[in-house]
Amino acid sequence: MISTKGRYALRFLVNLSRLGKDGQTSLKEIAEKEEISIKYLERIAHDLSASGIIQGSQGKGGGYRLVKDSSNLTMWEILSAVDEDLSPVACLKCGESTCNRKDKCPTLPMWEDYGKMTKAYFSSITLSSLSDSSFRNQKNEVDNIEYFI
Amino acid sequence: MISTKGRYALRFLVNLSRLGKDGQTSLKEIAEKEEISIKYLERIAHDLSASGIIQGSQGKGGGYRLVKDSSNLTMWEILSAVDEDLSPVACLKCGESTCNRKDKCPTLPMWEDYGKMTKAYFSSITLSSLSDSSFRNQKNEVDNIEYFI
DNA sequence: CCTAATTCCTATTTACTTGGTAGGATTTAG
DNA sequence: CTAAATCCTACCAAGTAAATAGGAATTAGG
Repeated sequence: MISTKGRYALRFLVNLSRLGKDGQTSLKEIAEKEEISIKYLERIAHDLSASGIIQGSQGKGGGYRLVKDSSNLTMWEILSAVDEDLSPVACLKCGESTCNRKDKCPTLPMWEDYGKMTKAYFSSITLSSLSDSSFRNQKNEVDNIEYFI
Repeated sequence: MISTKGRYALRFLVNLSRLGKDGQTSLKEIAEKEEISIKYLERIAHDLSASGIIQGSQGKGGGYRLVKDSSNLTMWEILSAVDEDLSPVACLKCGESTCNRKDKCPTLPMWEDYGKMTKAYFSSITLSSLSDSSFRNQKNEVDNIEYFI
């Protein structure tokens, strides 16, 4: 499941990108608007900054601005920046010592494919498509599937 | 992330289905073969039984057998049986009080679509296709995507 | 009837991860 | 100099997942 960290990061970035090119804002503003603890947002901003997605400027009047062009910044990049690992199963975690059943495991190929699919999906969505609601309005292929169990 | 419960359930069921129609086996056997604690397997078997996927018979010589035809039993059914909720984000959890940002949340449609996609994917894979390795051998569309981060 | 093997049932423990907090150090505009 | 901001490191709390414990109920077979 996608963590709240990932969700908060997205909400933060949507706000940033709506400011337009070179727009800058402080955490305080966003924290209040989005009702997220400023201390928690700090940690998230740090991760995003470490990944080169945003850049902070210190001191009075400082804040964060988007480094990458939002039409070129994918969900996958964003979610990867704040969440350690997006593998669907523990067996595929980065650095996990490979399971000794690997070669004959009947389920592994499925998890791998699912992971690839997930990556492809989130790589296909850019921040700008969320920010300007074009995603919301587009008719999606999967719309005919009933989701709730 | 898919829980170990889900993964164990699958391994359990693959074993069961390989026994063929009306095949039956005890938890002890599978626990030893798969190196899973028998007590933990018990809980998993209980869930699967409650969902009508398997059926147990008590007493000496008892065990579990598959109720549904494995070519008609999907991954989605199995994973749903043992995992509470397969929603990608907390906002979509069954019974979650709906968020008051719901109508204007820019990210919600994406999570919904992702959830639908996940359901569609796991609904398209049957237990038999895993058991007989046909899944492993089939060339998949997503194979050209590099998965690891 | 007795025993061994099995599922069934309920509760508990343990370990890990997530979400969030605390307290300050550093930087900079005005 | 001060206020407002990012930056940094550590810690805490709560929830959840994973696993264990101990036995009750059931049944085949001797």
